Parts: sequence; structure tokens; C-alpha cells
Amino acid sequence: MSRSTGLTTADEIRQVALVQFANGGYEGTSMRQIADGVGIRAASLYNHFGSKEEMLWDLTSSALESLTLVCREALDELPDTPTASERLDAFVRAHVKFHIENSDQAQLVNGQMSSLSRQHRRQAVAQRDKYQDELAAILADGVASGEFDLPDERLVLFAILQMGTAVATWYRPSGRLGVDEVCDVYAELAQTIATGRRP
Amino acid sequence: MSRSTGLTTADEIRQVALVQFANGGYEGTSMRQIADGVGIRAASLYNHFGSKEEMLWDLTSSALESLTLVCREALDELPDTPTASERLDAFVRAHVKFHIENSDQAQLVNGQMSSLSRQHRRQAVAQRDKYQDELAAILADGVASGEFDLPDERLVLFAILQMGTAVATWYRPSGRLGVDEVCDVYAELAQTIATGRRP
DNA sequence: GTCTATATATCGATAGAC
DNA sequence: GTCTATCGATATATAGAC
Repeated sequence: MSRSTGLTTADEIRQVALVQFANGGYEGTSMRQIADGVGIRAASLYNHFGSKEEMLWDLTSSALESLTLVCREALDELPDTPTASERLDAFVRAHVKFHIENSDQAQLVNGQMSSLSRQHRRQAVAQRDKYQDELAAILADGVASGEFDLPDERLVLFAILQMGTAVATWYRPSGRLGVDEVCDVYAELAQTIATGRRP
Repeated sequence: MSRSTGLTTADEIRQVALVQFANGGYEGTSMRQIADGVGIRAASLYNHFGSKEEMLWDLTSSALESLTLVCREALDELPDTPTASERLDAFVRAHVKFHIENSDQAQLVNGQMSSLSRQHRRQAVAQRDKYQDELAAILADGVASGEFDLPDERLVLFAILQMGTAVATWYRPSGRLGVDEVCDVYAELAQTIATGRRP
């Protein structure tokens, strides 16, 4: 290990490829560019990943797993029998926080999934749908309990998800607002949309 | 003109390239693929566009112009001295309608602008910012008049724009809702966010 | 304005020495 | 597990005949 980080070479490759795929796009990034970023030759990448597409799948799959995990953890940390509003608040904060703090993973999932193979894309879409179902269940429960009043359940689902997803494209740590402040605003917007009034 | 459409060859190229850039990405689309779609050889494309990047710039620029135009027209058609709420309603409807009916142009602007040259990207960003400023002005006026009550002016701007932008990625004509129904819902959501209560 | 032919560069991926 | 060398395919773009 002559390259001074504590990471394995495979993890170094993941780190570099994630940034380059997210910023330059999968098709716009060459194996040689990735290898340059790691400090090895392109041929050596194939000792760690079978193909370029396998690298994209590895990164996409783990990004989706991380996103699902942090949002589920946020819900699990709620006190017993939380209201739908409390669950919505926790979910949106976790969703937005992830998209701020892991913007490369977020942009990969949002922009590069079409470059996956048919089979991997199918799996990724299923994984993403399962994530969205968590929020869909919260909205449905809130409607059933009378807490929420939605013009359209499916469109509100998309609206809340996409508001938060887009944060990954514009948030800069040097900007006007900190992470928690942005999460506060989006949590409030989600409540407003779901209940029809400010929380 | 042996290829049976009323379009010039340049416009046929624009039509094909727009679809392929929007779906497969700029870097993922080759000049040969575009030429195949038109029914000519790749070399012939250079009789109409100086380079591949020039094609992307042509398409990006005209997409941004169209978007700006339809939203400005929607505002111009309002009766004299409209309220901020009326202007917000008109803007959001036009924004969402454009993203449904011109989803390829919308996805090009949203996903492929990073493939433009430095100079063209600078121009495109400026053009997009000018468009966003139209909504920003509506929100600012509504705050000044007391019609709107926003947790954060800039974040609400992004939230409203991105809700509508994302429609281009999921709307299908064969789906559950028609164009006007989707516009209705998003116009209502925007009012809810801006005023703090259902319209 | 389209064609064939080609220039030049780079792509993902493999073989085999070390 | 990294390296050099290279394969075969394909990329953007140009030259010049028709």
C-alpha cells in the first residue's frame, strides 16, 4: 500500500469513480480517467471490478441502500406510535440531509441509472420504488387518520420527494444556509403540503 | 427532399438529436446514431452543424427560449394588475405544461447542460437564471403585499420550480391524469406553499 | 448537400511479464 | 495486484468526388 490512505484500492476506486460518474456522467467518464484519479493504470482496475458497468452498479446499489437505511433509521428512532406528521417530519429531514451530505451518490442515482444494464436497472428501479413506498405509506396513513388532506396522493408523493432530491444539485456548504436550516424549511414545506396549513 | 417530411434536414437532425440526447445523454449518443435516425451518413451532419457540441448548444438554447416564452406569454395574458397569487398560478401552470408537453427539451436542459463548452454553459446558466428570476419576482411581490408567507424565499423558489421540473421525468400520456389535471394539482400545491393554506 | 474514404484519437477490455 | 503492450471497435471530424 504505497498510496498513503487507509482505504483498500477497491474503495479508492469507488471513491474516485463516484465523483467522476456523478459530475461527468457515466458515458462521459473513461476508465483511464478513473485510473488517473486513483494513481494506477487503467488495466489494473479490472483486478477489482469486472467491467465499467459493474462499477456503476456497485456504486448505484450501495447508494440506494444507504439512502433507504438512513431514512428507516430516522423512523425507527421516533417514540412509540408516532403520528403521521411526526413520521413525515423525520422522513423528510433524513431525505434532505442525505441529499446534502451525499450529493454525489444522490446525483448518481438520479442521473446515471439509465446507463445500467437492463437487469441492473430493473433491480435499481425496484430498490428505489421500495424506498418511495415508505413515504407513500406515511401519506396514506395520514390520509386515513385525517391528519393529511392531499389534492392527489401520488403527485404529493412525487412533489415531496423531488423537492428534497433537487437539493443535491444546488446545495453548497459555503452557502447561506446550514444543513439543519435547509432540513427545517423542507420539513415545514412538506407539512404544509400534506396538511394544507403551516405546522 | 426525398425523405417525405416537410422539415428541412437541419430540423430533422434537431428532432432526432433532441430525443437521443435527452434519453441516452449527450456523451452516450454518437453522431452515427443521430445520422442513422435521420437516414443520412454521419459526415453529412457537418453540412448543417459545425460540431456535435454546436448541436447541443442549438437545442439547449432554443429549449430555454421556448420555456421562457411560454411562461412570459401566460403572464401577459392575465387581466390588468393581477395579484401575486394569480401570477403564481399562471406561471406554475405554464411551467408544468411545458415540462409535460416538451419533456425531451426539459430533460435536455436539466441533464445535459454540463456537456456544453464553458462559454455556452455560461450563457445557458444565465438564460436559466433569467427564467427563474420571473418566479422570484412573483414571490417577492407576494411577500411585499402580504399575500405570501414564505419560510425562505429562495428555498421556496427552488421547491416550486423543481416540483414542476420533475414532472418531465415521470409523466406519461397513458397515465392516470391528463395534462390539465396535473397542472391543477401543482398550481394548488404552489399556492399552498406560498400562502401557508389551501387556496 | 450527400456520399465514400480516411485521419487521428480514444474507447473498454485482455494477455502475459514481473 | 500492478505493469506494458496491444487488440478491435468506435469516436469526432475532414477531404474530395459526384
